[in-house]
Amino acid sequence: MYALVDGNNFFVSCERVFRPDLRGLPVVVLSNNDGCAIARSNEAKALGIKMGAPWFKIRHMVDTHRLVALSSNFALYGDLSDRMMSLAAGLGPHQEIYSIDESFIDLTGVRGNLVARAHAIRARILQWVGIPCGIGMGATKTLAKLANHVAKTTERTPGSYPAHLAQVCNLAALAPVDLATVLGATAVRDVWGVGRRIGAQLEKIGITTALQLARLDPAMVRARWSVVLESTVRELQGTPCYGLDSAPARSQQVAYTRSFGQPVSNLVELQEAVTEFASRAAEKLRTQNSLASQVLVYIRTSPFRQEPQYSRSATVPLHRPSADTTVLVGAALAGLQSIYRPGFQLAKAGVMLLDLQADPQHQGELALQAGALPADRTRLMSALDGLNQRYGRGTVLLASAGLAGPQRTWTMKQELRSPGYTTCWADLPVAKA
DNA sequence: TCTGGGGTCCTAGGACCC
DNA sequence: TCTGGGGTCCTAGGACCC
Repeated sequence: MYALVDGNNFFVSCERVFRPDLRGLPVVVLSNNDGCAIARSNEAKALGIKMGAPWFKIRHMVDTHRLVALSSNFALYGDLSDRMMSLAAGLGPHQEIYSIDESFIDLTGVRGNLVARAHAIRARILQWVGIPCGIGMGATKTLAKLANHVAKTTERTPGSYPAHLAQVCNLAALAPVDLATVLGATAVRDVWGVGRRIGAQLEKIGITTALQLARLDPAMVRARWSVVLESTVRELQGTPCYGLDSAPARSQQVAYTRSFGQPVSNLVELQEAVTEFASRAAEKLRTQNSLASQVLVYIRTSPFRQEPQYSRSATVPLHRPSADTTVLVGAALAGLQSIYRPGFQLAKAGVMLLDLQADPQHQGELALQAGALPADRTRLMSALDGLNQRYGRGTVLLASAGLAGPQRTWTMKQELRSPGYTTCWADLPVAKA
């Protein structure tokens, strides 16, 4: 038995905590570079704004429909997420933080009225953090996810499901006939694990609802699609295939990729960007006490533009696994040199650190093992991270990153960013008497 | 003018081995 | 003319997730 606690329109809800004037208005939060909408308020959804809608195509609604757009402010969202997660954890003995706005709770052994308990947690999160949540419960993660969808959809558009399932929905408490009704009213594409591609294939053979999917033969599904979709079918039938992952494994790769604010074609600017990206990836790598064995760097033009396309990547193996910024930047720049061709309007670049392993120095093992950084390098990296953490990102960096300034064209656009209300002293909101 | 970023898992096919 | 069977490992690409 699982619950899924999920913040409604999470990024928009975070912005509204400090901007109550935005309640009731159509609001979108934009991706990096203010490229497209990645979160939408209910009012924005009602205007027909789709997930991923390009900003330049919906911008006119600022004048015609009082649409408000904000650049993404991940420092704010991350902080409010932490607060929400710690309250959601009160629902049961184990929690898996699945994404910035969702966590699964294992309800095994929890006694009493689950729906009443969930409503209490939901009210607490709303009052203490200011974020409205939906809570779904079911025998499997897939059913909990579906229940969450029901809880939120019913709240947003009354009448889509029985009214008592709004905000908190426990599918496990429904009689079989009522469960079938709910599954029958849910589109197959709204099932967790069914995306655009498989959704289209299912619809083609007449499977349009979650109920129809749940009634397929798992063996047939495995033969025709894959073991992944088979698990989805079994989970819909109430057989758990996925357990709670409360201590996720160390990640297998670390990436830092960005679109440029403006197209870049010259090598020097690319070297600056790649230095910056590799440095940031290295920082991330050190926070999880990992070493990388390979560095991948890629550059590409914009697939949306009608102009000569270019997309290349290079993977550079390291002599020994490392988390040293200078080593990782050096490898990334060598890779860049090998794939760079002049004459293209490049839109994006990225650095990925691959083939990760645990840093033996942080495992309490002998530092002499292959893979360990020399002690002075480790101290240098710690000092670097400490200074940048204390005095702000970019306080100390490699010279090849170049200096910020108006001549720097590749940095991303964020013209509509809200203040760091909870993460920056200068931006703390002021309470007036 | 202007279209995000960061992940995971599975599968098919090739290289290679005995 | 006729050319096995079983296995591992790696990689690229596809599909999904938020």
